[in-house]
Amino acid sequence: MNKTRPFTQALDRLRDAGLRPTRQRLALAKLLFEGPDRHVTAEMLHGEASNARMRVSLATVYNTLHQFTKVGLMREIVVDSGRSYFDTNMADHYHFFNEGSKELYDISKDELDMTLIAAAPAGMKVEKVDVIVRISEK
Amino acid sequence: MNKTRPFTQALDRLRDAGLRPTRQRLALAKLLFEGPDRHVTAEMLHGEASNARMRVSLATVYNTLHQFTKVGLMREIVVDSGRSYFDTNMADHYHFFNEGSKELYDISKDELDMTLIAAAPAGMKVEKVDVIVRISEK
DNA sequence: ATAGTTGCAAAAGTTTTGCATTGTA
DNA sequence: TACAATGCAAAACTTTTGCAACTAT
Repeated sequence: MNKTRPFTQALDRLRDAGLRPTRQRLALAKLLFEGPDRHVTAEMLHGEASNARMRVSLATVYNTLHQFTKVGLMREIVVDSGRSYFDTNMADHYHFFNEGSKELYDISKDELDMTLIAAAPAGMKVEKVDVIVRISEK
Repeated sequence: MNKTRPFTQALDRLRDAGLRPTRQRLALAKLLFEGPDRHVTAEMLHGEASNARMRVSLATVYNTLHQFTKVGLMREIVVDSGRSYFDTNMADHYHFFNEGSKELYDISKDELDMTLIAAAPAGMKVEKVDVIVRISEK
């Protein structure tokens, strides 16, 4: 992360991905990609944008998150029916999901060992493997 | 599965679970527990009930599926944001999810090897581990 | 009989479109 | 200037609740 050129950093990410750097898109990219990796819901990101006096509609936040996901800047994580999380960490990894607080935490690839023995059904290929370790207060 | 006493089978399941065998609940239990294991959404089950001339509202189907899940007759599987699947197979197992057709297939415990090395965060215990292998047409 | 239980209409969320507006080449 | 791309209001989903009605004991 290069804190001295934050604007350019977000801008370059958009450029590289072939997305026009519009005002809203750039604002959201700055919130997402400046700083450490993040797990956000559309609602959360929209709230942050509002707090920062950015004018973005919730629908635009959804559209933007999906676009970012499509071009490989983020990945979507489905943990809760009726709520999607988006993760800026594109490394191969897994997740803890706190059922109480609804928070997500990364589990790095070497903290969980997984081998798929079963073959995918005929004519199908494995797109990705999601592992959610659901945790709650002891 | 005892095909010669299907009514009693569903009835017993409800009794054992401590759920009153109401007309709707029993009808849904018959659809779910008579025959092989099933993956259903609320919408799917509601459709089946309608086809079978059963009068049940969609909300009741949701409530019933959640009750069945709570008492351990089913488990909920979150694959798609905005759509929940319920599984009658209570054995420890995992899933293939066909992104195109939105169908779920079981992966038995011995077809996928998984060991969690990371410890759960302090004060937390692992509730369950969901593994979704997402597949699509080659 | 009756009291806890249930079932559903209505409400509350979340997410997705359709199309006027915008911004880029 | 043209015209593809964008951003948002409105619509479309899925899911949850509050309470009248029911029903199993």
